[in-house]
Amino acid sequence: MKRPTIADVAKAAGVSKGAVSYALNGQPGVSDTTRRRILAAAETLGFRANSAARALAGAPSNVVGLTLHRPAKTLGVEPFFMELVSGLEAELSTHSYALLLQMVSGSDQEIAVYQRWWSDRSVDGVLVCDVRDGDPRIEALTRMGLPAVVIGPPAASGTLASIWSDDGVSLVEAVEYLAALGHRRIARVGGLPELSHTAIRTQTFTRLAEQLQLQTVTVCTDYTGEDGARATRRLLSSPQRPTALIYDNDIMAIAGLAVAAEMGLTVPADLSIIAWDDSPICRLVHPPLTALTRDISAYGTHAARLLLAAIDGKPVTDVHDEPAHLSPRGSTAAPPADAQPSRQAPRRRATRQAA
Amino acid sequence: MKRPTIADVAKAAGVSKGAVSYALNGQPGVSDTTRRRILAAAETLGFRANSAARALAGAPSNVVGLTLHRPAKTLGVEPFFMELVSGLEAELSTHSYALLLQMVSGSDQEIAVYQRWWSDRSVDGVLVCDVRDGDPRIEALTRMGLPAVVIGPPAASGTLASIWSDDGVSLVEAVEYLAALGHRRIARVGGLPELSHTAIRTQTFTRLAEQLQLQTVTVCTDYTGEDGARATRRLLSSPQRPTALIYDNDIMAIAGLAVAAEMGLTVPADLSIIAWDDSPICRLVHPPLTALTRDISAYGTHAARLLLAAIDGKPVTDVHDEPAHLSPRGSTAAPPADAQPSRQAPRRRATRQAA
DNA sequence: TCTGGGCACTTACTCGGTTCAGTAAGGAAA
DNA sequence: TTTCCTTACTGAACCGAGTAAGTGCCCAGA
Repeated sequence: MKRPTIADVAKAAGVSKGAVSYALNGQPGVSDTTRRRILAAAETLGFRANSAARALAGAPSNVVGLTLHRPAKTLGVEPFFMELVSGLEAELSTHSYALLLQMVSGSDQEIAVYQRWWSDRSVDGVLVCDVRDGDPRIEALTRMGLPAVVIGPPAASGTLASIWSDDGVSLVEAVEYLAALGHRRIARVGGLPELSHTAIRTQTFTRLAEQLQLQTVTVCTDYTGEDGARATRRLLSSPQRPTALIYDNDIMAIAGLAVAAEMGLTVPADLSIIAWDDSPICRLVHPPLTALTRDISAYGTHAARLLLAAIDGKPVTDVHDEPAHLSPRGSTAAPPADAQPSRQAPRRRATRQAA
Repeated sequence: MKRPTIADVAKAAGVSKGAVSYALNGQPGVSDTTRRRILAAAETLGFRANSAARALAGAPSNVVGLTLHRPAKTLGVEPFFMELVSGLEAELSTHSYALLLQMVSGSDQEIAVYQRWWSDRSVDGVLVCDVRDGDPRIEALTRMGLPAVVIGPPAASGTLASIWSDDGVSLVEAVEYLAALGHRRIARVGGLPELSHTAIRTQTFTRLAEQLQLQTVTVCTDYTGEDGARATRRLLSSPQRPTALIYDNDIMAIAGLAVAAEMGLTVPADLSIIAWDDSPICRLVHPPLTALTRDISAYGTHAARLLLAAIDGKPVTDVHDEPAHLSPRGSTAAPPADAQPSRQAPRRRATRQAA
């Protein structure tokens, strides 16, 4: 009825608790024949070590933690995280590691969670998402000595190992594609401006504008479809209406598609749209969205692999994953021949930042 | 540097470890003045009980578990689960409970996870989703004595408490709305046929068809957009093409919208579409989708509340949450005046079940 | 023959809580 | 005053693992 303990295995194998512990953990101190006998006894009894007891004794917990800071509203729609999680799980489960997920509402709380986890030894390491410049979590984790891997640009990850796909390269690919189609006025609907990867995208975009002699503008949002729609409306109402829009996630791109239709613009004839990240929905809308595709699940798998190495104490370095590549679909085409300032009721000019 | 233990608090307050434990857990055995002194000492030291030690000593873990069985691919796009989780978290966190999430690949594995959790005392209770008729998990949980709440129809939950919103009522509302608009040929793109709530929807739909003298058909899918698109194509290619489609989730409805456009049908003029569940995306597509709206987050909150009561040993009964109600939007209208058999290339008739 | 060393295993203590049994002090009843 | 009970606390066992230190044994070498 009750679950067998290490003492039961010891009795069954005719040895002491200590011997069982050594045998099960593959440590020296027992002969091969005894080890086999112990393992057999453990097997027949269906023994599985009690995780609380292991944690208390300071053994690794075989759990890695992930905290999510974004508002629940965003998470509900963002395919990114669930795909990342499924990739993480894939790698972790093959190593008998579990993933502990915790929603938080701020950096302070997040650091407190890390501290509790680490002093409880309820996780062996953590994954860090959505880094900002000068993110306090990086320093806190380094100080604690909690193994961690940053999913984000290495520049912002301090001495922690990081994994990331170069957003700059991807943005160049998207913009050069639009420029080759003949677009000269390109706007970008960006994500949260304080996130490091948003900053990198914005910088690259600005630099490209100079190089390619484009008129560009970036508007920042909170990643929700509503905010993406608002930003789109403002951009499309500006006197020098852009002929192409690049969105920092796919949800906003879909929202933008709807706004275009609502304003009587045909995609791609009047307006080209590119989505960053390519969930199945991008292929389902009409027209299907040209998107920057990356294998988020694989990204998660690689992140997990890196973290497990760090937990093992192996030397780890920053890893560059494959950058997102453009999947051209029906939402992009050459700009309209008469790409002139819009005739619509002019509103105030879009600014570089927005709520 | 090191985290304070109960012994440190005891020393600071000048009492024994036992007294501290009683004081912190609100148990009798210490005077009010001593209790206050102990609490103050714990506060200044920043004491937080080590969860592994508590679990080992058999104390409640203040964690509830949730296993998810659906393929990762589905989870990545399904807003339902993330919304449910955010609602769960909202209630749990106010009671200092955490949520342990585990992806599984089958009922057997799921039951094994429950067993490990319960004998480890790493959860105090679990939430059960996606019940099937004769679901082995129900019996296993009952036998184990692990507190559990079923998120699903009470008919399938055995003696376990359940929470659910009556899908039958909602389906009636949707179908009567379509019938009132004049639709006579209505098809439904359902979810996984083995899930109990799918069965209930299908039964209700069939019954309604008789009552209202409608021509109906249900096609089952795996909830993915791809499968929804496939089902839509088949239904719209049938000789007696339906004039309205009801989808069991919003992802498939959006996919259906794209298929309609691809086949040259205008929504809602040629075809009406209703989505079950109403994530923000439904409002973002064009036309915005008429949807069966329910507050999934609140649903989660109520489920958590019920489970906490069950864990407390309070008597719990099945709870009926508010059913989903129709939010009419732009994707539904009266059927075309010439609602005749389609002139398109006839294919084989849609069957009741599909891959 | 005695010593030393290594192997194989046991013993005992540790982690940080909970909880039961025991005890001293104080008050009320006999 | 003695007895008994309650209150308020202490001490120690216990949960189930890990692990350092200790023990006995066998064998090799002097």
